[in-house]
Amino acid sequence: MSSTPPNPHEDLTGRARIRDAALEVFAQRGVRGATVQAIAAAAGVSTGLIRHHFGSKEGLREACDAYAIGALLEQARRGMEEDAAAPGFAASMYQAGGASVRYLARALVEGSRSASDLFDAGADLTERFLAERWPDRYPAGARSTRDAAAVMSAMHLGTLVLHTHMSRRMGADPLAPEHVPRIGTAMVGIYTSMADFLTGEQGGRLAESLPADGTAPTPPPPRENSDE
Amino acid sequence: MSSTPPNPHEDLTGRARIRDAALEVFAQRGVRGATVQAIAAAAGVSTGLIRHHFGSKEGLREACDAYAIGALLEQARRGMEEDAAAPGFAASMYQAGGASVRYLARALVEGSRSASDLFDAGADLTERFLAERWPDRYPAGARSTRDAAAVMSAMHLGTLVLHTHMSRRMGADPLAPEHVPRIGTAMVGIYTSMADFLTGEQGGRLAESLPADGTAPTPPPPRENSDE
DNA sequence: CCTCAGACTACACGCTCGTGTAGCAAACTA
DNA sequence: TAGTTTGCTACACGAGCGTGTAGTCTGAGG
Repeated sequence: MSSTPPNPHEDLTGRARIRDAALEVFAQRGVRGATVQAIAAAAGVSTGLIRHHFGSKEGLREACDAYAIGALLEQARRGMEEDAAAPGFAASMYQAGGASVRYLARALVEGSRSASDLFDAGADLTERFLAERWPDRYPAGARSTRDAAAVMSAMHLGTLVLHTHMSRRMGADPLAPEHVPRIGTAMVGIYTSMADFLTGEQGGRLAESLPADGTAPTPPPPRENSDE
Repeated sequence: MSSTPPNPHEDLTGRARIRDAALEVFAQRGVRGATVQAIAAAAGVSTGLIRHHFGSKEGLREACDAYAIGALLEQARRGMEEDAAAPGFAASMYQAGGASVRYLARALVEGSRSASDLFDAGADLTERFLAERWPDRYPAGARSTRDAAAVMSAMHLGTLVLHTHMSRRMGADPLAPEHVPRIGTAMVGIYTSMADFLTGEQGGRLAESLPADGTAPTPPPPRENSDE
């Protein structure tokens, strides 16, 4: 029962089939756009059975939330055992793969409680990572730190949310396990390249035109660039 | 008459009021989740008027597409006149601000033709930027170049798509003109910091664990790290 | 054999929402 | 003044969809 993820029906209880189908349909059409009849059809059951197991469409959505988050945490825990996990939060989601991740990516945009918690958890992790590694540039709790963590989380999760577009451009589904490493490789290249760019002439001008980090938690009193 | 964007009603024709309301409601609830009656209420008109001007809900959506894309291109053109525009594509969207951008961000996830075109245009720009600046690491047309451009576009646009979450974490709407620079500052910090991280011990291990760039268009023959 | 529970289906109700129709009022034209 | 266009509303129809109800089938327990 644990080793046959790709078969849509086979061997699964009705409840599980419904959940899997719902994850997929919710991810593709959004919660509002998905109909219980479409989910029922995808699962090969009647709409009544959905009601029987989950009570209502909203109940089904909550079950999907719980299941997807659970699957993600499971993967994250497994990922923590290897050390590498840098801000490896989004990385965990890539490793988890499958319908759960597509569902969560959509939920991040449509806004569910769980999705907000998920983003916050990722941002908290990132904040700790930044503060531990560069305590002077990113003091714990400073606005610059919170900003950077929020933006970085959005950037990394953005690759998940926009995976259909990346898929189209890359000619392969970036969520398929065999292609996940391409994302990592690309990101490493981007980070090193952009840092290089920002130390150059054109990029330097751009960087200087921006306000300083403003580690002070107040709206920036016009101060000169302070970092580095 | 031309300089009062924040007032919801006042001075605007019914058609324009409907369009503005639709951009907002579509952005918040998604196309499927938005009802024409909600849009009509927000615009202070009847549902019949929407039909009168736009024919159908789908017609209204297309009008929103066209308007938002137009507003964006306008801003991009203006942005091109200053040079800085690095991969400053997403930057243009930030500068354009307002309901159009929130609408497009949502459209990127819900999938409209225009949104796909928008992503592709951004990715193309990014691809050119990479290929011009680092012709050996990012040869024009190579898979590594396409991958990097796709991922980078997704990362930058991801900050737009997930702006509600960033807003919550930052305590201020990142799309408000006075806060836009904080995003830029954060991104500059992230790029330089992460590049620093990737040259360190832990990050270096992580980078080495990934497949090489694979400028060859075939699935990567296990080769050692080649970049740098 | 009876029964009781759980998985599951068929079917109908009622609401929401997009769309269609008819018509009013003001502005412009002649 | 009459005619026409344009901006706009009120109201009703019909489809889609979530939900509610009743009932069937299977299997386990006594």
